[in-house]
Amino acid sequence: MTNVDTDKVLQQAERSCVEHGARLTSKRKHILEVLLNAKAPRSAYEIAELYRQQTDENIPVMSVYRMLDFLMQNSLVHKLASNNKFIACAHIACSHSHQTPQFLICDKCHQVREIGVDKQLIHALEESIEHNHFQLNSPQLELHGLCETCQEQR
Amino acid sequence: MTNVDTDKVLQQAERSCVEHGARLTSKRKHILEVLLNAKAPRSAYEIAELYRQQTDENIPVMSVYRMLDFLMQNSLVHKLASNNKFIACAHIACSHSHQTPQFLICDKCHQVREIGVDKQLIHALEESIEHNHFQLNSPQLELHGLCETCQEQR
DNA sequence: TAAATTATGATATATCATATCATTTCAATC
DNA sequence: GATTGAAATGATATGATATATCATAATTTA
Ligand SMILES: [Zn+2]
Ligand SMILES: [Zn+2]
Ligand SMILES: [Zn+2]
Ligand SMILES: [Zn+2]
Repeated sequence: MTNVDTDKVLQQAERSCVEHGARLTSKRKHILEVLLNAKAPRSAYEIAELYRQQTDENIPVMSVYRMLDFLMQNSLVHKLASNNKFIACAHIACSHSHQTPQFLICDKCHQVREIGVDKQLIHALEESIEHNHFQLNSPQLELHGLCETCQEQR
Repeated sequence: MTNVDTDKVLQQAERSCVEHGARLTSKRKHILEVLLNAKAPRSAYEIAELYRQQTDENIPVMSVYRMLDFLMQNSLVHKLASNNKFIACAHIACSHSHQTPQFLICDKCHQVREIGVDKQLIHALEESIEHNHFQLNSPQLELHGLCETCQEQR
């Protein structure tokens, strides 16, 4: 069920892991593949189910959580805090190092777009925060609304 | 255990509900009071437990969820999506109508500050989003980091 | 090969949230 | 003041998300 794009991304993921001395095992790779094939973010339990369907192999949800942790540590997967779901990074194939991700989440079709918010804007936000004597960690923004397609369907 | 401030806020909450034809029942008021007394956001289950401690009365968690829904609809309480906890609005006593709230969440002591991010900044963010042909719903930002006190303790 | 490390499995349990139906409370109308 | 309808709350069950812990398997290193 893999398409060329997915394969390319997986290859790049592998390279990136090798560079960092991280082991992208076949199971971890399959988890990433499930997310790459998914049209929208998935929960750990959904991922386990998709894994079963796509590989005919059972996988404990607990293992899924651990593998997701691994993938997140290596910036291959992100977690959306606002709905407790996981999504493959949209920038695996780009070689640039990963910034804090920003997400546009469609509340109708649930598709997510990982964007790069203007750096100056993020910087301005950080400055504004500093006025409150607050030290920002990593400003992952999760912005909810309607995607282009769903706007038109209204 | 109520202090003067809490009482004032509760009175204002009552006025605000009357204005909107919403019924701030005594139980709902107690839930709000629990959150006003709390030093940090609380989960629905924690709120139920605090309610028991502070009123010597049992309350089903399901009722807590419903009352929280009511309080949120009336902008008296906010939910933090990033940790599934609830917090009393910091602006109940101010009479101005409520904007989309923004939060600074300390990852060490868990205290939360509800801030007003510069309107121009939010506007710029919205414009930047529109370039992606995305229609923002309500940009509640939850920003994680370290509060002033916890920065010093490092 | 042996030992150490890392990855995965298995089981239990904690935590967060919703669905549904029953009962109580309250306010409006008669 | 009783009747009635709507809103609020209670009770029970269950679903959904997540972590803790100990056991086993695979891989790396010596
Ligand atoms: Zn990414
Ligand atoms: Zn959409
Ligand atoms: Zn508020
Ligand atoms: Zn702090």
